[in-house]
Amino acid sequence: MPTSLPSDGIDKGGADAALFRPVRAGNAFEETVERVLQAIRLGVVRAGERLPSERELAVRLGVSRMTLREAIRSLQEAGYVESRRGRYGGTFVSEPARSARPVGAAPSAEELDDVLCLRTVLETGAAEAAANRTLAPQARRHLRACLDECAGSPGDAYRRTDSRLHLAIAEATAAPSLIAAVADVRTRLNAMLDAIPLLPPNIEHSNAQHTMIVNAILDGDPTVARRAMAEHVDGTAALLRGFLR
Amino acid sequence: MPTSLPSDGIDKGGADAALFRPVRAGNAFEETVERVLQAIRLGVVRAGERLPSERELAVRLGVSRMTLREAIRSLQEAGYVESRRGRYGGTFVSEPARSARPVGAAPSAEELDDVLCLRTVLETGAAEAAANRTLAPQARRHLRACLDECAGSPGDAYRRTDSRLHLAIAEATAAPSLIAAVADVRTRLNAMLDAIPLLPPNIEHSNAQHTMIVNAILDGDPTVARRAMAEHVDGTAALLRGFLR
DNA sequence: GTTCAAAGGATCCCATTCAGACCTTTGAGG
DNA sequence: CCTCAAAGGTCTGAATGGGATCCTTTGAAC
Repeated sequence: MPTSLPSDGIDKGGADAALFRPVRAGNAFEETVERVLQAIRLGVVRAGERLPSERELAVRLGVSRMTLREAIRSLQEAGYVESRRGRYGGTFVSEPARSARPVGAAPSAEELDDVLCLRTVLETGAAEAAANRTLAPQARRHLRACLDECAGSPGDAYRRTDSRLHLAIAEATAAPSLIAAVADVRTRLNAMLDAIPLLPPNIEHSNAQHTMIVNAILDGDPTVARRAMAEHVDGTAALLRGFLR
Repeated sequence: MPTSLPSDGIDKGGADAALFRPVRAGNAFEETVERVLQAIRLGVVRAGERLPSERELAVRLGVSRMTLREAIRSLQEAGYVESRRGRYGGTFVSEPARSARPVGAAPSAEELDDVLCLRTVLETGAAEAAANRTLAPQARRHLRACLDECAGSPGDAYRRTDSRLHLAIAEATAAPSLIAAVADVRTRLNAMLDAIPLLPPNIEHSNAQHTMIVNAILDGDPTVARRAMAEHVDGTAALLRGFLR
Protein backbone atom coordinates (compact mmCIF):
# COMPACT_ATOMS: atom_id res chain seq x y z
CA MET A 1 0.00 0.00 0.00
CA PRO A 2 2.04 2.91 -1.27
CA THR A 3 0.01 5.54 0.53
CA SER A 4 0.79 4.33 4.03
CA LEU A 5 4.44 5.16 4.43
CA PRO A 6 5.45 6.01 7.98
CA SER A 7 5.66 9.70 7.22
CA ASP A 8 2.39 9.84 5.30
CA GLY A 9 -1.04 9.12 6.60
CA ILE A 10 -1.23 12.49 8.30
CA ASP A 11 -4.01 14.85 7.36
CA LYS A 12 -2.65 17.31 4.85
CA GLY A 13 -6.10 18.61 4.16
CA GLY A 14 -5.35 20.41 0.94
CA ALA A 15 -2.53 22.56 2.21
CA ASP A 16 0.03 20.56 0.32
CA ALA A 17 -2.12 20.67 -2.78
CA ALA A 18 -2.11 24.45 -2.47
CA LEU A 19 1.63 24.64 -1.96
CA PHE A 20 2.58 22.08 -4.57
CA ARG A 21 0.39 23.69 -7.19
CA PRO A 22 2.05 24.47 -10.54
CA VAL A 23 4.89 26.95 -10.31
CA ARG A 24 3.87 28.49 -13.62
CA ALA A 25 0.55 28.42 -15.41
CA GLY A 26 2.03 27.96 -18.86
CA ASN A 27 5.00 29.03 -20.90
CA ALA A 28 6.13 32.63 -20.99
CA PHE A 29 4.38 33.30 -24.26
CA GLU A 30 1.00 32.05 -23.08
CA GLU A 31 1.16 33.84 -19.79
CA THR A 32 2.07 37.06 -21.55
CA VAL A 33 -0.89 36.77 -23.89
CA GLU A 34 -3.18 36.12 -20.95
CA ARG A 35 -1.91 39.08 -19.01
CA VAL A 36 -2.33 41.59 -21.81
CA LEU A 37 -5.72 40.14 -22.65
CA GLN A 38 -6.67 40.51 -19.00
CA ALA A 39 -5.83 44.20 -19.11
CA ILE A 40 -8.02 44.64 -22.17
CA ARG A 41 -10.93 42.57 -20.94
CA LEU A 42 -10.99 44.18 -17.52
CA GLY A 43 -11.10 47.56 -19.19
CA VAL A 44 -7.79 48.79 -17.80
CA VAL A 45 -6.68 49.75 -21.28
CA ARG A 46 -9.67 50.69 -23.35
CA ALA A 47 -10.38 50.71 -27.06
CA GLY A 48 -8.20 53.29 -28.75
CA GLU A 49 -5.75 53.50 -25.90
CA ARG A 50 -2.12 52.60 -26.25
CA LEU A 51 -0.28 49.88 -24.44
CA PRO A 52 3.10 50.74 -22.95
CA SER A 53 5.89 50.50 -25.50
CA GLU A 54 7.24 47.02 -26.18
CA ARG A 55 10.50 47.77 -24.44
CA GLU A 56 8.80 49.10 -21.31
CA LEU A 57 6.12 46.44 -21.18
CA ALA A 58 8.67 43.65 -21.60
CA VAL A 59 10.56 44.94 -18.58
CA ARG A 60 7.41 45.29 -16.50
CA LEU A 61 6.14 41.85 -17.38
CA GLY A 62 9.57 40.36 -16.79
CA VAL A 63 9.77 38.69 -20.20
CA SER A 64 12.05 39.30 -23.14
CA ARG A 65 10.92 41.64 -25.84
CA MET A 66 10.87 38.74 -28.28
CA THR A 67 8.36 36.86 -26.19
CA LEU A 68 6.22 39.94 -25.70
CA ARG A 69 6.27 40.61 -29.42
CA GLU A 70 5.09 37.12 -30.17
CA ALA A 71 2.25 37.61 -27.72
CA ILE A 72 1.31 40.92 -29.29
CA ARG A 73 1.42 39.37 -32.73
CA SER A 74 -1.11 36.72 -31.80
CA LEU A 75 -3.33 39.36 -30.23
CA GLN A 76 -3.08 41.28 -33.49
CA GLU A 77 -4.09 38.23 -35.47
CA ALA A 78 -7.03 37.74 -33.11
CA GLY A 79 -8.08 41.34 -33.69
CA TYR A 80 -7.51 42.66 -30.21
CA VAL A 81 -4.79 45.19 -30.94
CA GLU A 82 -3.15 47.03 -33.81
CA SER A 83 0.44 48.22 -33.99
CA ARG A 84 1.69 51.36 -35.67
CA ARG A 85 5.32 52.06 -36.36
CA GLY A 86 7.24 55.27 -36.06
CA ARG A 87 7.62 57.76 -33.28
CA TYR A 88 4.28 58.26 -31.50
CA GLY A 89 3.37 54.83 -32.81
CA GLY A 90 2.71 51.91 -30.53
CA THR A 91 0.26 49.11 -29.95
CA PHE A 92 -3.34 50.23 -29.67
CA VAL A 93 -6.39 48.39 -28.44
CA SER A 94 -8.92 47.80 -31.21
CA GLU A 95 -12.63 48.45 -31.03
CA PRO A 96 -14.27 45.29 -29.72
CA ALA A 97 -15.86 44.26 -33.01
CA ARG A 98 -15.50 40.64 -31.97
CA SER A 99 -18.73 39.23 -30.76
CA ALA A 100 -19.34 35.48 -30.84
CA ARG A 101 -19.18 34.83 -27.12
CA PRO A 102 -16.17 32.56 -26.64
CA VAL A 103 -18.06 29.71 -25.13
CA GLY A 104 -15.62 27.98 -22.83
CA ALA A 105 -16.24 24.68 -21.16
CA ALA A 106 -18.64 24.91 -18.25
CA PRO A 107 -16.64 25.20 -15.04
CA SER A 108 -16.68 22.34 -12.59
CA ALA A 109 -18.58 22.67 -9.33
CA GLU A 110 -15.29 22.79 -7.43
CA GLU A 111 -13.94 25.58 -9.59
CA LEU A 112 -17.17 27.51 -9.19
CA ASP A 113 -17.16 27.24 -5.41
CA ASP A 114 -13.48 28.09 -5.28
CA VAL A 115 -13.83 31.27 -7.31
CA LEU A 116 -16.95 32.43 -5.54
CA CYS A 117 -15.44 31.89 -2.11
CA LEU A 118 -12.24 33.67 -2.97
CA ARG A 119 -14.14 36.47 -4.63
CA THR A 120 -16.32 37.04 -1.60
CA VAL A 121 -13.31 37.23 0.67
CA LEU A 122 -11.32 39.54 -1.59
CA GLU A 123 -14.02 41.92 -2.71
CA THR A 124 -15.81 42.36 0.60
CA GLY A 125 -12.41 42.82 2.21
CA ALA A 126 -11.38 45.33 -0.42
CA ALA A 127 -14.58 47.33 0.00
CA GLU A 128 -14.09 47.48 3.74
CA ALA A 129 -10.40 48.37 3.46
CA ALA A 130 -11.19 51.08 0.91
CA ALA A 131 -13.81 52.62 3.19
CA ASN A 132 -11.25 52.68 5.99
CA ARG A 133 -8.97 54.98 4.07
CA THR A 134 -9.22 58.68 3.46
CA LEU A 135 -9.10 58.82 -0.30
CA ALA A 136 -7.32 61.45 -2.32
CA PRO A 137 -9.62 63.66 -4.41
CA GLN A 138 -8.28 62.00 -7.53
CA ALA A 139 -9.13 58.55 -6.21
CA ARG A 140 -12.63 59.71 -5.28
CA ARG A 141 -13.16 61.09 -8.74
CA HIS A 142 -11.90 57.92 -10.34
CA LEU A 143 -14.25 55.81 -8.28
CA ARG A 144 -17.22 57.96 -9.17
CA ALA A 145 -16.23 58.00 -12.83
CA CYS A 146 -16.10 54.22 -12.93
CA LEU A 147 -19.46 54.02 -11.20
CA ASP A 148 -21.08 56.38 -13.70
CA GLU A 149 -19.50 54.69 -16.66
CA CYS A 150 -20.73 51.31 -15.50
CA ALA A 151 -24.25 52.57 -14.84
CA GLY A 152 -24.43 54.06 -18.31
CA SER A 153 -23.02 51.08 -20.16
CA PRO A 154 -24.94 49.25 -22.83
CA GLY A 155 -25.22 45.51 -22.40
CA ASP A 156 -22.31 44.59 -24.60
CA ALA A 157 -19.92 46.76 -22.61
CA TYR A 158 -21.33 46.02 -19.18
CA ARG A 159 -18.98 43.23 -18.22
CA ARG A 160 -15.98 45.40 -18.94
CA THR A 161 -17.14 48.52 -17.13
CA ASP A 162 -18.41 46.43 -14.25
CA SER A 163 -14.98 44.82 -13.96
CA ARG A 164 -13.36 48.23 -14.16
CA LEU A 165 -15.49 49.49 -11.27
CA HIS A 166 -14.67 46.55 -9.05
CA LEU A 167 -11.02 47.01 -9.88
CA ALA A 168 -11.30 50.69 -9.00
CA ILE A 169 -12.61 49.73 -5.57
CA ALA A 170 -9.59 47.50 -5.09
CA GLU A 171 -7.34 50.32 -6.26
CA ALA A 172 -8.78 52.51 -3.54
CA THR A 173 -7.12 50.24 -0.98
CA ALA A 174 -3.72 51.24 -2.38
CA ALA A 175 -2.49 47.69 -1.78
CA PRO A 176 -0.90 46.43 -5.02
CA SER A 177 -1.17 42.76 -4.09
CA LEU A 178 -4.83 43.12 -3.30
CA ILE A 179 -5.45 44.87 -6.61
CA ALA A 180 -3.69 42.06 -8.44
CA ALA A 181 -5.63 39.41 -6.54
CA VAL A 182 -8.96 41.08 -7.28
CA ALA A 183 -8.01 41.39 -10.95
CA ASP A 184 -7.15 37.71 -11.11
CA VAL A 185 -10.29 36.50 -9.42
CA ARG A 186 -12.33 38.83 -11.59
CA THR A 187 -10.82 37.30 -14.69
CA ARG A 188 -11.82 33.85 -13.53
CA LEU A 189 -15.27 35.11 -12.65
CA ASN A 190 -15.76 36.73 -16.06
CA ALA A 191 -14.93 33.45 -17.75
CA MET A 192 -17.85 31.94 -15.89
CA LEU A 193 -20.17 34.86 -16.44
CA ASP A 194 -19.56 34.46 -20.16
CA ALA A 195 -21.41 31.18 -19.94
CA ILE A 196 -24.66 32.71 -18.69
CA PRO A 197 -26.99 35.36 -20.11
CA LEU A 198 -26.93 39.00 -19.03
CA LEU A 199 -30.41 39.95 -17.84
CA PRO A 200 -31.63 43.57 -17.62
CA PRO A 201 -33.18 43.13 -14.15
CA ASN A 202 -29.83 41.93 -12.85
CA ILE A 203 -28.14 44.97 -14.32
CA GLU A 204 -30.59 47.31 -12.63
CA HIS A 205 -30.03 45.56 -9.36
CA SER A 206 -26.27 45.61 -9.77
CA ASN A 207 -26.24 49.30 -10.51
CA ALA A 208 -28.18 50.08 -7.36
CA GLN A 209 -25.79 47.97 -5.31
CA HIS A 210 -22.77 49.56 -6.96
CA THR A 211 -24.04 52.96 -5.93
CA MET A 212 -24.50 51.83 -2.34
CA ILE A 213 -21.02 50.38 -2.21
CA VAL A 214 -19.29 53.39 -3.69
CA ASN A 215 -21.21 55.80 -1.49
CA ALA A 216 -20.27 53.84 1.61
CA ILE A 217 -16.63 53.89 0.58
CA LEU A 218 -16.69 57.60 -0.14
CA ASP A 219 -18.47 58.20 3.17
CA GLY A 220 -15.85 56.17 4.97
CA ASP A 221 -18.30 53.63 6.33
CA PRO A 222 -16.52 50.25 6.26
CA THR A 223 -19.38 48.29 7.82
CA VAL A 224 -21.91 49.38 5.23
CA ALA A 225 -19.38 49.04 2.43
CA ARG A 226 -18.66 45.46 3.40
CA ARG A 227 -22.30 44.53 3.82
CA ALA A 228 -23.33 46.11 0.53
CA MET A 229 -20.51 44.35 -1.29
CA ALA A 230 -21.42 41.07 0.38
CA GLU A 231 -24.97 41.35 -0.88
CA HIS A 232 -23.78 42.28 -4.34
CA VAL A 233 -21.39 39.37 -4.51
CA ASP A 234 -23.97 36.97 -3.14
CA GLY A 235 -26.33 38.01 -5.90
CA THR A 236 -23.87 37.08 -8.60
CA ALA A 237 -23.08 33.86 -6.77
CA ALA A 238 -26.73 32.85 -6.65
CA LEU A 239 -27.10 33.69 -10.33
CA LEU A 240 -24.11 31.60 -11.31
CA ARG A 241 -25.08 28.68 -9.14
CA GLY A 242 -28.57 28.78 -10.59
CA PHE A 243 -27.41 28.69 -14.17
CA LEU A 244 -24.48 26.36 -13.85
CA ARG A 245 -25.95 23.64 -11.67
CA MET B 1 6.19 65.43 -23.13
CA PRO B 2 6.09 61.68 -23.64
CA THR B 3 3.48 61.11 -20.93
CA SER B 4 0.77 63.20 -22.55
CA LEU B 5 -0.15 61.16 -25.57
CA PRO B 6 -3.81 61.44 -26.51
CA SER B 7 -4.58 58.04 -25.05
CA ASP B 8 -2.61 58.53 -21.86
CA GLY B 9 -3.24 61.04 -19.14
CA ILE B 10 -6.13 59.00 -17.78
CA ASP B 11 -6.02 57.89 -14.20
CA LYS B 12 -4.79 54.32 -14.15
CA GLY B 13 -4.49 54.39 -10.40
CA GLY B 14 -2.31 51.35 -9.97
CA ALA B 15 -4.52 48.92 -11.83
CA ASP B 16 -2.15 48.77 -14.75
CA ALA B 17 0.76 48.34 -12.37
CA ALA B 18 -1.06 45.36 -10.90
CA LEU B 19 -1.84 43.86 -14.29
CA PHE B 20 1.52 44.53 -15.88
CA ARG B 21 3.38 43.07 -12.91
CA PRO B 22 6.03 40.41 -13.71
CA VAL B 23 4.64 37.28 -15.32
CA ARG B 24 7.07 35.13 -13.37
CA ALA B 25 8.97 35.84 -10.18
CA GLY B 26 12.18 34.18 -11.32
CA ASN B 27 13.37 31.23 -13.33
CA ALA B 28 11.86 27.80 -12.86
CA PHE B 29 14.67 26.67 -10.60
CA GLU B 30 14.35 29.60 -8.20
CA GLU B 31 10.60 29.38 -8.03
CA THR B 32 10.80 25.68 -7.36
CA VAL B 33 13.22 26.19 -4.49
CA GLU B 34 10.97 28.85 -3.03
CA ARG B 35 7.91 26.70 -3.25
CA VAL B 36 9.44 23.69 -1.53
CA LEU B 37 11.00 25.93 1.07
CA GLN B 38 7.60 27.48 1.65
CA ALA B 39 6.11 24.06 2.37
CA ILE B 40 8.85 23.38 4.90
CA ARG B 41 8.76 26.76 6.58
CA LEU B 42 4.99 26.84 6.86
CA GLY B 43 5.13 23.45 8.51
CA VAL B 44 3.13 21.65 5.83
CA VAL B 45 5.82 19.00 5.59
CA ARG B 46 7.49 18.61 8.93
CA ALA B 47 10.89 17.38 10.02
CA GLY B 48 11.22 13.70 9.27
CA GLU B 49 8.38 13.68 6.79
CA ARG B 50 8.85 12.80 3.17
CA LEU B 51 8.23 15.01 0.20
CA PRO B 52 6.32 13.51 -2.71
CA SER B 53 8.57 11.55 -5.07
CA GLU B 54 10.54 13.55 -7.59
CA ARG B 55 8.43 12.30 -10.45
CA GLU B 56 5.16 13.18 -8.74
CA LEU B 57 6.32 16.51 -7.38
CA ALA B 58 7.72 17.56 -10.75
CA VAL B 59 4.31 16.95 -12.32
CA ARG B 60 2.48 18.79 -9.56
CA LEU B 61 4.79 21.78 -9.67
CA GLY B 62 4.67 21.84 -13.43
CA VAL B 63 8.43 21.73 -13.88
CA SER B 64 10.69 19.11 -15.38
CA ARG B 65 12.23 16.56 -13.12
CA MET B 66 15.65 17.98 -13.91
CA THR B 67 14.68 21.40 -12.62
CA LEU B 68 13.11 19.95 -9.52
CA ARG B 69 16.21 17.88 -8.87
CA GLU B 70 18.43 20.93 -9.06
CA ALA B 71 16.15 22.66 -6.58
CA ILE B 72 16.27 19.70 -4.23
CA ARG B 73 20.02 19.54 -4.53
CA SER B 74 20.44 23.12 -3.39
CA LEU B 75 18.06 22.51 -0.52
CA GLN B 76 20.19 19.50 0.41
CA GLU B 77 23.32 21.61 0.36
CA ALA B 78 21.58 24.16 2.56
CA GLY B 79 20.67 21.42 5.00
CA TYR B 80 16.91 21.55 4.61
CA VAL B 81 16.36 18.05 3.20
CA GLU B 82 18.09 14.72 2.77
CA SER B 83 17.54 12.22 0.00
CA ARG B 84 17.66 8.46 0.30
CA ARG B 85 17.76 6.15 -2.68
CA GLY B 86 15.99 2.89 -3.20
CA ARG B 87 12.44 1.78 -2.84
CA TYR B 88 10.83 3.43 0.19
CA GLY B 89 13.49 6.09 -0.18
CA GLY B 90 12.70 9.65 -1.00
CA THR B 91 13.52 13.17 0.04
CA PHE B 92 13.02 13.85 3.74
CA VAL B 93 12.85 17.10 5.64
CA SER B 94 15.78 17.49 8.04
CA GLU B 95 15.56 18.54 11.66
CA PRO B 96 15.79 22.32 11.75
CA ALA B 97 19.31 22.50 13.18
CA ARG B 98 19.81 25.72 11.30
CA SER B 99 19.46 28.72 13.52
CA ALA B 100 21.12 32.00 12.60
CA ARG B 101 18.02 33.95 11.75
CA PRO B 102 18.33 34.79 8.05
CA VAL B 103 18.29 38.52 8.48
CA GLY B 104 16.77 39.89 5.30
CA ALA B 105 16.65 43.50 4.34
CA ALA B 106 14.05 45.48 6.27
CA PRO B 107 10.90 45.70 4.17
CA SER B 108 9.86 49.04 2.76
CA ALA B 109 6.88 50.85 4.23
CA GLU B 110 4.90 50.16 1.05
CA GLU B 111 5.63 46.45 1.20
CA LEU B 112 4.67 46.36 4.87
CA ASP B 113 1.34 48.09 4.28
CA ASP B 114 0.65 45.94 1.27
CA VAL B 115 1.21 42.66 3.09
CA LEU B 116 -0.70 43.71 6.18
CA CYS B 117 -3.68 44.90 4.18
CA LEU B 118 -3.82 41.75 2.07
CA ARG B 119 -3.35 39.60 5.12
CA THR B 120 -6.22 41.23 6.97
CA VAL B 121 -8.53 40.74 4.01
CA LEU B 122 -7.55 37.13 3.41
CA GLU B 123 -7.36 35.85 6.95
CA THR B 124 -10.44 37.54 8.33
CA GLY B 125 -12.29 36.42 5.23
CA ALA B 126 -11.01 32.87 5.62
CA ALA B 127 -12.04 32.73 9.28
CA GLU B 128 -15.52 33.90 8.43
CA ALA B 129 -15.84 31.53 5.47
CA ALA B 130 -14.60 28.62 7.57
CA ALA B 131 -17.16 29.35 10.29
CA ASN B 132 -19.88 29.36 7.65
CA ARG B 133 -19.20 25.77 6.71
CA THR B 134 -20.17 22.59 8.48
CA LEU B 135 -16.82 20.93 8.88
CA ALA B 136 -16.18 17.23 8.57
CA PRO B 137 -15.05 15.54 11.79
CA GLN B 138 -11.61 15.09 10.28
CA ALA B 139 -11.32 18.80 9.53
CA ARG B 140 -12.44 19.66 13.06
CA ARG B 141 -9.83 17.36 14.52
CA HIS B 142 -7.15 18.81 12.30
CA LEU B 143 -8.02 22.33 13.35
CA ARG B 144 -7.91 21.42 17.02
CA ALA B 145 -4.66 19.52 16.59
CA CYS B 146 -3.01 22.53 14.97
CA LEU B 147 -4.31 24.77 17.73
CA ASP B 148 -2.92 22.51 20.44
CA GLU B 149 0.38 22.06 18.70
CA CYS B 150 0.79 25.79 18.34
CA ALA B 151 -0.11 26.47 21.96
CA GLY B 152 2.43 23.94 23.12
CA SER B 153 5.26 25.07 20.88
CA PRO B 154 8.57 26.28 22.23
CA GLY B 155 9.73 29.64 20.95
CA ASP B 156 11.93 28.32 18.19
CA ALA B 157 9.09 26.35 16.64
CA TYR B 158 6.36 28.91 17.22
CA ARG B 159 6.50 30.62 13.85
CA ARG B 160 6.09 27.32 12.07
CA THR B 161 3.21 25.96 14.15
CA ASP B 162 1.55 29.35 14.13
CA SER B 163 1.74 29.37 10.33
CA ARG B 164 0.41 25.85 10.25
CA LEU B 165 -2.61 26.83 12.33
CA HIS B 166 -3.46 29.79 10.15
CA LEU B 167 -3.13 27.58 7.12
CA ALA B 168 -5.43 25.03 8.74
CA ILE B 169 -8.06 27.72 9.11
CA ALA B 170 -7.76 28.50 5.42
CA GLU B 171 -7.99 24.79 4.64
CA ALA B 172 -11.28 24.68 6.50
CA THR B 173 -12.78 26.87 3.77
CA ALA B 174 -12.11 24.09 1.25
CA ALA B 175 -11.27 26.74 -1.35
CA PRO B 176 -7.91 25.83 -2.91
CA SER B 177 -7.21 29.32 -4.24
CA LEU B 178 -7.87 30.84 -0.86
CA ILE B 179 -5.54 28.34 0.80
CA ALA B 180 -2.82 29.19 -1.70
CA ALA B 181 -3.34 32.92 -1.22
CA VAL B 182 -3.15 32.62 2.56
CA ALA B 183 -0.01 30.52 2.26
CA ASP B 184 1.62 33.12 0.05
CA VAL B 185 0.76 36.08 2.21
CA ARG B 186 1.90 34.13 5.26
CA THR B 187 5.26 33.52 3.65
CA ARG B 188 5.68 37.23 3.04
CA LEU B 189 4.57 37.96 6.58
CA ASN B 190 7.02 35.49 8.07
CA ALA B 191 9.87 37.15 6.22
CA MET B 192 8.98 40.34 8.06
CA LEU B 193 8.41 38.67 11.40
CA ASP B 194 11.92 37.25 11.13
CA ALA B 195 13.18 40.80 11.50
CA ILE B 196 11.59 41.38 14.91
CA PRO B 197 11.93 39.59 18.24
CA LEU B 198 9.44 37.02 19.52
CA LEU B 199 8.17 38.15 22.92
CA PRO B 200 6.55 35.77 25.44
CA PRO B 201 3.67 38.16 26.26
CA ASN B 202 2.77 38.29 22.58
CA ILE B 203 2.77 34.51 22.41
CA GLU B 204 0.42 34.28 25.37
CA HIS B 205 -1.88 36.78 23.78
CA SER B 206 -1.75 35.04 20.42
CA ASN B 207 -2.60 31.70 21.95
CA ALA B 208 -5.67 33.12 23.64
CA GLN B 209 -6.80 34.68 20.38
CA HIS B 210 -6.14 31.49 18.47
CA THR B 211 -8.40 29.62 20.84
CA MET B 212 -11.17 32.16 20.38
CA ILE B 213 -10.90 32.00 16.61
CA VAL B 214 -10.89 28.21 16.42
CA ASN B 215 -13.78 27.91 18.86
CA ALA B 216 -15.84 30.37 16.85
CA ILE B 217 -15.13 28.42 13.68
CA LEU B 218 -16.01 25.11 15.30
CA ASP B 219 -19.17 26.68 16.74
CA GLY B 220 -20.12 27.98 13.33
CA ASP B 221 -20.17 31.62 14.38
CA PRO B 222 -18.81 33.63 11.45
CA THR B 223 -19.25 37.03 13.09
CA VAL B 224 -17.20 36.15 16.13
CA ALA B 225 -14.65 34.27 14.02
CA ARG B 226 -14.09 37.29 11.83
CA ARG B 227 -13.88 39.72 14.73
CA ALA B 228 -11.48 37.54 16.69
CA MET B 229 -9.28 37.08 13.64
CA ALA B 230 -9.38 40.81 12.96
CA GLU B 231 -8.14 41.55 16.46
CA HIS B 232 -5.45 38.92 16.17
CA VAL B 233 -4.24 40.25 12.84
CA ASP B 234 -4.33 43.83 14.08
CA GLY B 235 -2.12 42.84 16.97
CA THR B 236 0.56 41.52 14.69
CA ALA B 237 0.20 44.55 12.46
CA ALA B 238 0.73 46.93 15.37
CA LEU B 239 3.74 44.92 16.49
CA LEU B 240 5.32 45.01 13.05
CA ARG B 241 4.60 48.67 12.52
CA GLY B 242 6.09 49.44 15.91
CA PHE B 243 9.32 47.61 15.24
CA LEU B 244 9.80 48.42 11.60
CA ARG B 245 9.02 52.12 11.64
C1' DG C 1 18.36 -15.30 -1.50
C1' DT C 2 15.79 -13.87 -5.61
C1' DT C 3 12.67 -10.95 -7.51
C1' DC C 4 10.60 -6.76 -8.22
C1' DA C 5 8.76 -2.25 -7.86
C1' DA C 6 9.68 2.31 -6.57
C1' DA C 7 12.65 5.59 -5.56
C1' DG C 8 16.77 8.74 -6.68
C1' DG C 9 20.66 9.62 -10.28
C1' DA C 10 22.35 10.73 -14.93
C1' DT C 11 22.30 11.77 -19.79
C1' DC C 12 20.75 12.99 -24.30
C1' DC C 13 18.28 16.19 -27.66
C1' DC C 14 15.31 19.85 -28.89
C1' DA C 15 12.10 23.72 -28.14
C1' DT C 16 11.64 27.95 -25.73
C1' DT C 17 13.40 32.04 -24.03
C1' DC C 18 16.61 35.62 -23.36
C1' DA C 19 19.88 39.45 -24.15
C1' DG C 20 21.60 42.55 -27.09
C1' DA C 21 22.47 44.74 -31.17
C1' DC C 22 20.85 46.60 -35.26
C1' DC C 23 17.35 48.25 -38.94
C1' DT C 24 13.14 50.78 -40.41
C1' DT C 25 9.43 53.83 -39.93
C1' DT C 26 7.32 57.98 -38.53
C1' DG C 27 5.90 62.66 -37.01
C1' DA C 28 7.24 66.91 -34.33
C1' DG C 29 10.10 70.73 -34.20
C1' DG C 30 13.79 73.46 -35.64
C1' DC D 1 13.25 70.29 -45.61
C1' DC D 2 16.10 68.01 -42.33
C1' DT D 3 17.04 66.12 -38.07
C1' DC D 4 16.17 63.29 -34.45
C1' DA D 5 14.04 60.63 -30.98
C1' DA D 6 10.97 56.99 -30.11
C1' DA D 7 8.49 53.52 -31.59
C1' DG D 8 7.93 48.86 -33.95
C1' DG D 9 10.60 45.07 -36.79
C1' DT D 10 14.47 41.79 -37.31
C1' DC D 11 18.31 38.85 -36.42
C1' DT D 12 21.70 35.78 -33.87
C1' DG D 13 24.11 33.27 -30.30
C1' DA D 14 23.73 31.67 -25.63
C1' DA D 15 21.19 30.01 -21.80
C1' DT D 16 17.28 27.73 -19.82
C1' DG D 17 13.98 24.29 -19.49
C1' DG D 18 11.39 20.12 -20.88
C1' DG D 19 10.67 15.21 -22.37
C1' DA D 20 12.31 10.93 -22.71
C1' DT D 21 15.19 7.18 -21.68
C1' DC D 22 18.13 4.50 -19.08
C1' DC D 23 20.97 3.32 -14.85
C1' DT D 24 21.49 2.42 -9.84
C1' DT D 25 20.00 1.63 -5.32
C1' DT D 26 17.12 -0.30 -1.93
C1' DG D 27 13.93 -2.98 1.07
C1' DA D 28 9.67 -5.91 1.16
C1' DA D 29 7.61 -10.02 -0.22
C1' DC D 30 7.83 -14.42 -1.73
